[in-house]
Amino acid sequence: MATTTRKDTLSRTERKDLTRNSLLQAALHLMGEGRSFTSLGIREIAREAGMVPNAFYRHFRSTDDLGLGLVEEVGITLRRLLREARQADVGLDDMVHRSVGVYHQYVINNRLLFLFISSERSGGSRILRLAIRNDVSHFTNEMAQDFRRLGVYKELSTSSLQMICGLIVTTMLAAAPEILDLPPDQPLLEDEMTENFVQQLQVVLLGAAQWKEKSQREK
Amino acid sequence: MATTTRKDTLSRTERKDLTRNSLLQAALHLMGEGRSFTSLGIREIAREAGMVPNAFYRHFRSTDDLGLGLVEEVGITLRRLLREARQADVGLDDMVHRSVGVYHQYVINNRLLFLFISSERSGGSRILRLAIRNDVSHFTNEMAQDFRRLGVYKELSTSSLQMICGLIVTTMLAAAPEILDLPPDQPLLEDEMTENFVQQLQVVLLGAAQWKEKSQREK
DNA sequence: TCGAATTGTGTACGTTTGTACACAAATATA
DNA sequence: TATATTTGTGTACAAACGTACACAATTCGA
Repeated sequence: MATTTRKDTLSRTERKDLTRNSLLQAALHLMGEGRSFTSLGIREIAREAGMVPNAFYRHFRSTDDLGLGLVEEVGITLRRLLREARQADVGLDDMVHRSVGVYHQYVINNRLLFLFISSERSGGSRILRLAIRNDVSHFTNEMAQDFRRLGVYKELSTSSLQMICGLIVTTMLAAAPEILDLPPDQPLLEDEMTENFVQQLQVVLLGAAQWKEKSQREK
Repeated sequence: MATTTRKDTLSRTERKDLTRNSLLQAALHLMGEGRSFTSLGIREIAREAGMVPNAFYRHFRSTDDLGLGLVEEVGITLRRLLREARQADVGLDDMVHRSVGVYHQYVINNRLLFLFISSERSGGSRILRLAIRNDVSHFTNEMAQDFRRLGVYKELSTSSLQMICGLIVTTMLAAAPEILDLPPDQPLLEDEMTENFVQQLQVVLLGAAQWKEKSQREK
């Protein structure tokens, strides 16, 4: 009771954030039952959150607006996690390993959120698509920066580095929906796919190393 | 007039195929105007095709069913095109080059169809998702087979070859929606993205060659 | 402490949707 | 040629939708 989580001791903005969150969660929960975000309606989400249709408008202007909220959430937390994973002063291999682990864990822990991101990345509403793509390129840039900072791939031009980080991010993103679509009672399949996915990343890193040499040969 | 395209000389099944096609085209056309396939309704599609709502049911049981028709169409034609591109007896580099060209051309020529595939690959209806994923793994397998036939990457195990072809296909698929989302009056940007995409494929191929050696080292 | 602003409720209206049924016209089959 | 099937039309209806407006309850700032 020492905590400030008692309902009648919350400020107005805290309460608002709470119901706002329950709307976000309601949308995710509906997606978890097989519905696709694009097909969700205002009434449906409000009903799932246990409120009257109109209350929705007190928090979001439209379903797209709610979607932007979801995108923001995953962007902020995932970026922070990956930044932390790359912060540790270790070699490249370890860094990649840690990053993949963090990413994998996040995808599993936030299943519905990532399911949403995967579907809306190239589907549905243009606004959401662009917002997600923006986040993705943000990721790519940060990764390229960290590669520079760590001093790996020193010989690569900035544009080459960006190109390679884009390939890495693409590969990571493509892996998620396939893992998420697996029946949850098949840990064997999941391990297999994860292994496959890690190997793909290793191929890309090997190729990146080769690319460096090739670029030098051209000179 | 010597052709059999005159309306009053068509058999019933031919006529049916014609209107069926007009439904498929209507769905694509609606997507071209920014609507997403998942949000399309039976009435909407029928209206766009210039027929009464109920006529839809004479051809498809649901919008998902129509979606399966679209998936089938792109699967058949694209697979044929890529098979032909790999048929020519040339080296690996030429083959990759031709395949990318054919793929790029197809994506551009069938803009709406591919926009549909990209959005539904990880979004919307589970049935469509699985159908598309099935086609994609079909592609991957055929590519691996052709690599074997051409004698490249001889030292790779079958599973490694599959893993690498999966990476290639993933990269190709990821490139499409970004190209398609560009404003159509910016050929410079498009060329830039295509160049970027080709480089990514080259990185993967370089990595694949390295992977072979690494696998040998482990023995 | 009091007026103003905010948050959520209740009700209501016009559209659009999926789908059912009966029917007309055209075509295939016997 | 006569009959049966198929393809598309017309009408209809219940359900769900987005959104508007007036209202109650609470909380904030002066």
